[in-house]
Amino acid sequence: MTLSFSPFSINDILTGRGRKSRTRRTEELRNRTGCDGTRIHQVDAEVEEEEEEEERIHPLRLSPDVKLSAGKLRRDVHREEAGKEEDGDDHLPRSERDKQQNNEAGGDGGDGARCSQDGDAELQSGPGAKKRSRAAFSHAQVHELERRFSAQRYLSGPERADLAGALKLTETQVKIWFQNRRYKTKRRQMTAELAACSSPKRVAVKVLVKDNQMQCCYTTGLHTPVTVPLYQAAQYHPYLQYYYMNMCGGLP
DNA sequence: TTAGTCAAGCAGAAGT
DNA sequence: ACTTCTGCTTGACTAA
Repeated sequence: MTLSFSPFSINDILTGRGRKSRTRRTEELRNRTGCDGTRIHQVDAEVEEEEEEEERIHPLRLSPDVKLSAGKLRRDVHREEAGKEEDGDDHLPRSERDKQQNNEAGGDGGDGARCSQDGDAELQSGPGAKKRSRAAFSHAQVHELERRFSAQRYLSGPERADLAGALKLTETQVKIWFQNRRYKTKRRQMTAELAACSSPKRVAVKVLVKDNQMQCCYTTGLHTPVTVPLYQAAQYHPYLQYYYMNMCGGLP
């Protein structure tokens, strides 16, 4: 595999990789996040190596693509199908692949009904009584995804395509993984903050006094509004970082 | 059996 | 119309 484009540039957006347009917000994010696409070439080899190892250790643990595209329980996945579908997927355009994946994964996205219910009803009518399967990414895949996530929380289209290719996942899987990962991080952060709030500590607060009259005071009781500092909020809404940096002169 | 984890589902908002 | 985002839920899987 040879990748000739730079880690990220406007050219990548305009010219390439099946993407017609980007939202301004994501462009900002992409411009901001430095990216090291160079490692992807190494990862390709590493993942292959580790997948082979995993296959030896866990013969039933097929690659996520295979499991997903089959849309079946693992026990229903046969090796022959795996080979066929793996070949076919890669040559489809991205949007087609996504649609196909969504359909095969059991989502219909149409009438607003929960897919699981529809999917089950639909699937149970079939001969195999298929159910939604959950792909389990390999250690190498997760490791690389985590490594990438720690470097940048948002990926551009080309970056996502690269990473997906290197990890042998679909772009949708990488996208969903990052979405879930961001939400997970946020949830944990909120849980931690909630825990911190539920065990109140005594803190020194400044009280404004003018002419022996208190102008403003803060209490540690229930009336204290729970607010998230801007620099923390920027962690969840990265575009706020710009705002914060402009207003406050940088992150603490 | 149950609680936790995680990939993938949905709805709705927003940008182009 | 299309895509990606957040927020939340669902269902499969696993460890206790």
